[in-house]
Amino acid sequence: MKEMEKVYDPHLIEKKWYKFWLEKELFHAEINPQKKPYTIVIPPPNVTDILHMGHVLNNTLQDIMIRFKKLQGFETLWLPGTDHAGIATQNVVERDLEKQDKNRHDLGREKLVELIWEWRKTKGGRILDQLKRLGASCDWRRERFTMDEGLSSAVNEAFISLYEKGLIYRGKYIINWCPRCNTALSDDEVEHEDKASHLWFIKYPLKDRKHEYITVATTRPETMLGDTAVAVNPKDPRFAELIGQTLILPLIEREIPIIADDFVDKEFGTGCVKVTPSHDPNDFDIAMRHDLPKITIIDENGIMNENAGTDYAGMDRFECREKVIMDLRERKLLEKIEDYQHNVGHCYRCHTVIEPYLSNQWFVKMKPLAEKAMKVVEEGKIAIHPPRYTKVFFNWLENIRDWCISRQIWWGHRIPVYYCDDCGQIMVAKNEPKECSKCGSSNIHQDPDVLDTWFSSWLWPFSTLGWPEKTPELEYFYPTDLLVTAYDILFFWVARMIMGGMEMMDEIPFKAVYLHGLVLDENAVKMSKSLGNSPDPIDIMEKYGTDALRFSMVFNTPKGNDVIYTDNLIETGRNFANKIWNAARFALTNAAEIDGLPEEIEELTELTDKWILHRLNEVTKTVQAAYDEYRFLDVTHQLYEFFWNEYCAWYLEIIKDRFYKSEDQASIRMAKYLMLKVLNESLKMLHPIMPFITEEIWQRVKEFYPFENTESIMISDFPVATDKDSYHEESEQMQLIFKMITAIRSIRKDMNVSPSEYVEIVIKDIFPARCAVLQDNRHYIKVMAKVKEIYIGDDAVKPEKSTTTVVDDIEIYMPLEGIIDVDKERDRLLKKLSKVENSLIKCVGKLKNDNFISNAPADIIEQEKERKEQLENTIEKLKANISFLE
RNA sequence: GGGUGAUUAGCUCAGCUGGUUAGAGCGCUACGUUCACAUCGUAGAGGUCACUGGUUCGAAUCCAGUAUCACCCA
Repeated sequence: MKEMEKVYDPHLIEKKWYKFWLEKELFHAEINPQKKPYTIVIPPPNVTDILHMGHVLNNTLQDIMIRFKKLQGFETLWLPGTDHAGIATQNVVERDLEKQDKNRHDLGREKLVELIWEWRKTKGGRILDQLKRLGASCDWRRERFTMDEGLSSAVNEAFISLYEKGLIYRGKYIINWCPRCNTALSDDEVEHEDKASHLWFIKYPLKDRKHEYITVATTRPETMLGDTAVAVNPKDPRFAELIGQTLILPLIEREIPIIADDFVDKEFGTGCVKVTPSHDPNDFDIAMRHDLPKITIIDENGIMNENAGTDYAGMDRFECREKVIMDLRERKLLEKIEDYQHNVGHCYRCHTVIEPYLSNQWFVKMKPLAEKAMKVVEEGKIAIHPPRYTKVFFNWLENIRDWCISRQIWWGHRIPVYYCDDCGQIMVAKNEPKECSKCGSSNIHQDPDVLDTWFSSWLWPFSTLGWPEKTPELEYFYPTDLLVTAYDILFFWVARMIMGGMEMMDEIPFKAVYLHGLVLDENAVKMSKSLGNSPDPIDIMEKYGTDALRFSMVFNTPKGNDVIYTDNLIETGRNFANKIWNAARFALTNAAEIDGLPEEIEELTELTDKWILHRLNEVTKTVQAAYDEYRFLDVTHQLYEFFWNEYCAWYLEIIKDRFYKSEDQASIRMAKYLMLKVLNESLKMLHPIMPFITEEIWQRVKEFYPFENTESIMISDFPVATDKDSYHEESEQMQLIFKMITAIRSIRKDMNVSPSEYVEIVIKDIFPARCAVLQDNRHYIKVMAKVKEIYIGDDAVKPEKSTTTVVDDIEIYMPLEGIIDVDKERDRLLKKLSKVENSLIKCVGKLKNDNFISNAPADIIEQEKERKEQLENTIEKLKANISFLE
């Protein structure tokens, strides 16, 4: 066997095994009718992305499920890829252009798109290589990109079919406009932020009553230049007689009417609302109802245009606000200013303040799609984990609004709509028509806009498998099994994929959704590029190892909740990896020195062997269930506890005695067999979480444990627990022995007995059966508690000058060489006594309660009675020993 | 304004369908360099489970309300 270093060093090992897995094509999935498929499509990162902690969590969880299912014998496909991220990617390349003092218009559309493809080829998709570093078992041969030919064709197909069903329409509406990106955004691409601002109260004079005016309150005074009315609530008696009157809009001196509309909230501000149809969605709706003119005063760059009047045209919108306020004040038309908190929308890509903007855009009608999506979740066809997000999902879908899908950028899927320049005919088609379908003209141009990137993402689960072609892959792998993503894109993506799947495939896109939390920094602030509070995961992997990172993330991530990252969190994983390494080092070294393994488990003689087998079976059961239910935190905690505190701390320690001192070869072989069995099965259960170290050790275990015949742990088999409750009783007996050992160690410590010194122990237990168990297994106590002589019996007598402890109702005496500190001893026992007495009071209280006796289940009452007896015995013994000290 | 959640040890969090002596990791204290591991071992300290009511024989767990915080939507 190759020598194992004293400390686990992940560096070489990780690269070696990833290469090995790739070479053996273990990540590749093929259509295999013999096996059941298990499919996950990756949430495609942006081509511009580099790996951050959120990706680490997200992809670790996916890899865990894929590896777990692979171990269970499924044909697993984890389909990777990236998304073209329209705005973000174009931004990156445009910034490069800026450095050369150029803009996209200098280049023109074709050149720019060419340049972006070039960027994508050379610099894009770096994150996929970083995922390899993380150990991701993606089928790289099936990598997809949302701008691939196939996926582009899927986008066209989807657009056309929705258009033909009447679910896509074009119209002039107020949309969210980013003046910096120069494009429309959908509602959920806008991030709202509470900002301290003001409410400005502005006087609008009445035309026919000199010196009379009404006051409106606004958060955006500059938009008054585009006002075309003032609205009041029809039920508001204060203004009833003013309805129909005409106002003179200050600064612009335009005549505008006072109208009545139910939308107006009587309580807000003055109860009079200025109406700016071109720059506010609510005002737009009012204008539609009252047929008001719509005057656009801000252009697509956020600059005031000629409609704003000569004083303001050409000014930036925020600069203009200042001037409008100044001018109003000068004319004594500014009544007052109040502090006001309001929610300002920002572009999620560049954080510029969004401008509600009136323009021609394409929309998807969402109501009919949302209904289908709600139905499949309602019926349980798609399970959302954790389930509480189901409510959030419904709440959003019930209030859904139409989806603006056109973007005024060049990088993306161009809208498959063509216009006839002569007759205005609109044609929707996969390829550019030669002539107008109405007038036959050949003067045709395509819509210049591209589609929202999410318009291709929502097709991802099936477009990546070949749709709209009817491919065998689609037939075999679809619907996918699980989607893993952070809860923050539940609406952006998850909900839309369900709609897309139902609409295009008439089938759910995945059977389950697992939503995890976000990664926060040590101050519980969301990590972000702009704050610079996100460590580079590659550095962490470099420093601690990939398995350590993966394990620690999962070990500390509550289901569906956020995880707070600190470096010392990763130490847990690193230390655990080292523990596994060293346990293996011990096991393999000892395995090498002993000849032969038993063929199978023969009759077990050692209690500790029965115990560890029982525990292994129990842990296998709970771990498997935890994986099945996506309780990854439980998986890691169970395995950590079992491996460290049971296998290493007890089992390995106990069998050392057999290895070094026993003459019984059969017993030694059995210990060796079990030592390797538990190690082997632990490795398999840990493999989905810590793929590298488990592979490295498993390959070594294989040499001694000839029951494995695959070339990688990845494709071995997940341990199977038996249902029969074997060795349950023996396991309880072993627990008692452990308790005795711990108690002895504890009094040794209390009495300052040197750790290397062997002591004598006398144990008095009046129950014959239990006493026999202690008798039969005294060798464990001797070895583990450093005991040279031990007497166990119901006739045991407390030796002179000895210290005492009572465990359950068993007395343990430890004779001491010197003089006992009587006071200290008494304090110790009194403290213990008071604890036990308190427990007894509670216990007796319950049993005295008639209601308890008549209502509680029999086994609970029985349990309580037994407990009472034991507590009483314990108290009696403690008291006797205390009085002995008097 | 609407919605969803959180409040358990110094810190970060487990605790599933009500019955435990309420757990873990990190941190802390004491002791220990024994032949797998000091990225370790052994022992230990530390909690009126936010608050107030209710349901129940029995509540950290179920219900209602209060307070504080967080996130999402408008």
